Amino acid sequence: MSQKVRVRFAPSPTGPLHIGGVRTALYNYLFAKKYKGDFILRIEDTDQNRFVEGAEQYIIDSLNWCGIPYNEGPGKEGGYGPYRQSERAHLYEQYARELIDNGNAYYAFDTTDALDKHREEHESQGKTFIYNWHNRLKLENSLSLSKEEVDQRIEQNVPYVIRFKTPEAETLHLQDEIRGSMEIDTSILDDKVLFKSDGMPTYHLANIVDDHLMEITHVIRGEEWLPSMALHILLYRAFGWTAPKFAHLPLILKPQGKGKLSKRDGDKMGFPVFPLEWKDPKTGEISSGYREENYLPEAVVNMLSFLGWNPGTEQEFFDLDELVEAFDITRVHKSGAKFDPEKTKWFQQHYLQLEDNETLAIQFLEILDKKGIEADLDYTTGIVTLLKERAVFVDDFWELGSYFFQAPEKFEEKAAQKIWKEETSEIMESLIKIISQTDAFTKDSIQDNVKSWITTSELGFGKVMQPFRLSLVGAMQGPDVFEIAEIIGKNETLRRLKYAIATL
RNA sequence: GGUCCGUUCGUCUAGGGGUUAGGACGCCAGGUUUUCAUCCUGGUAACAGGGGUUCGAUUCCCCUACGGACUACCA
Repeated sequence: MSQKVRVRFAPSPTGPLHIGGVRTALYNYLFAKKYKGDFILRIEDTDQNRFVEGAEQYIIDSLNWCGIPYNEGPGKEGGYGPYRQSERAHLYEQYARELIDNGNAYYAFDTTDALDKHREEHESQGKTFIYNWHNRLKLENSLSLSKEEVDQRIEQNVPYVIRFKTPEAETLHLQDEIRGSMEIDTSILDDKVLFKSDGMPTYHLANIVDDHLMEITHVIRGEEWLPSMALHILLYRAFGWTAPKFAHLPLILKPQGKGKLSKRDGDKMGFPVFPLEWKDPKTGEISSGYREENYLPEAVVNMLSFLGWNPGTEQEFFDLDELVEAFDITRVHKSGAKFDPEKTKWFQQHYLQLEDNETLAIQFLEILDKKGIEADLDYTTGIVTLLKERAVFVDDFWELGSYFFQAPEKFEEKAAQKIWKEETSEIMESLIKIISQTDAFTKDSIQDNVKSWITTSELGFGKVMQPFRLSLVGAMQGPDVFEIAEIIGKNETLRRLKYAIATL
């Protein structure tokens, strides 16, 4: 590759960035970094009607959270800006006209209503209306009308669009980096609108012009664009430009049922579909995000990278650098992948184990703070260390270890019934004595004392340890009882034992 | 409807003319932990169907079925 690799992620700011969009951005990023190229963010906001407040910032925040920052884009000028199409609006018209001048495009005056009517009529006859060579001469455009008529309409400010004049009956050989070669007959293509009557370009025009001007070498985008590829290739040819290489990514599908993953699926099945939480500025509706659900970005990125791609080895855990190293666009799958929320949790669990204990403790402290509980960082770090291996999310620490901060008031009923027998209270009274006599209150010394007592008194471990645990925790779960005792301290251990005796 | 793309365990996938079709998630069982979880070990389970080509097809070709995308002056 002689030319420097330049790829772009070009979302439309019409709402929060969907997880599929994040994956597209990720693959673009990985590809760019792999070849020491640039990753560009371009905001495609040519549709003024669909603009959503905050969406652009959301996209930027999402990329940053995932750790896949762009080299060039809004706020990061790299010599090819501006990077918002609305700010490049003045650029596109001359290109549309250039196409008219060289016979590759034409003016069309048909109103939306008229076109709708044509479509309806065709449909009622079981046919499909296509605005192309087949019937363009029957419609109102600069191909069917005389030059005088056209000039007159333009002079009178009759609204018009500029359409691409698709060549007839030509077989196009398209090459996709993922799908290989495809053949398309241009006769089935329609004369797409390139320039709208509101003075803005459509996606097709803006996209090609910008990719050319920004010297994009590889277009990596979702499969939904595959049908447009022929038009785009034709446009590059009409301009006399070299087309970049194309790669169309498979879709991300619903976990169950049919179709592509949608916002609704997440709400219904209880997993986020968005990287960050999003509040719709109009409806106020909130969609959950991975960040707010306490997922680590490493987990989300790793999970996403494996949705439609794999390195061909048995390694499954990859950090971003390893991903850059291993990524190979030709190994991306052709078919769509059903999203699996369970696998995301598995990645999350793995990456949580890798986190530093103190870092987790600091985050846990915030959760405690919200519950009105004050705790010491060292104390909390100790608890996190003990509990980490059974946690998937930071907020699991509360569920898993609330008893370190609050003495149990109630005891799990089933366990209490099963474990707390008639003689248990008496045994616990004896345990209290043993514990009171334990001076150096460390898990080892408590364990030594209690165990030797159990052995000499021939009580049996189960009869002591189970109610002991129940007294301290309130349930039959958690780490080593002696360890718990050491952490909560002698006084608290004794207090809990007495409370249990009194209650049960 | 039309055009295009796709199809290996429930899911993500490896593989590729001759394999006991491999791994991971999930699930189930056993072990460890006198608790729970983790962890370890094992198990369950797949080449959509039909025709070719071939000594031999899950792998190559064709058809069918199914799935998906697109079919806007949206991207």
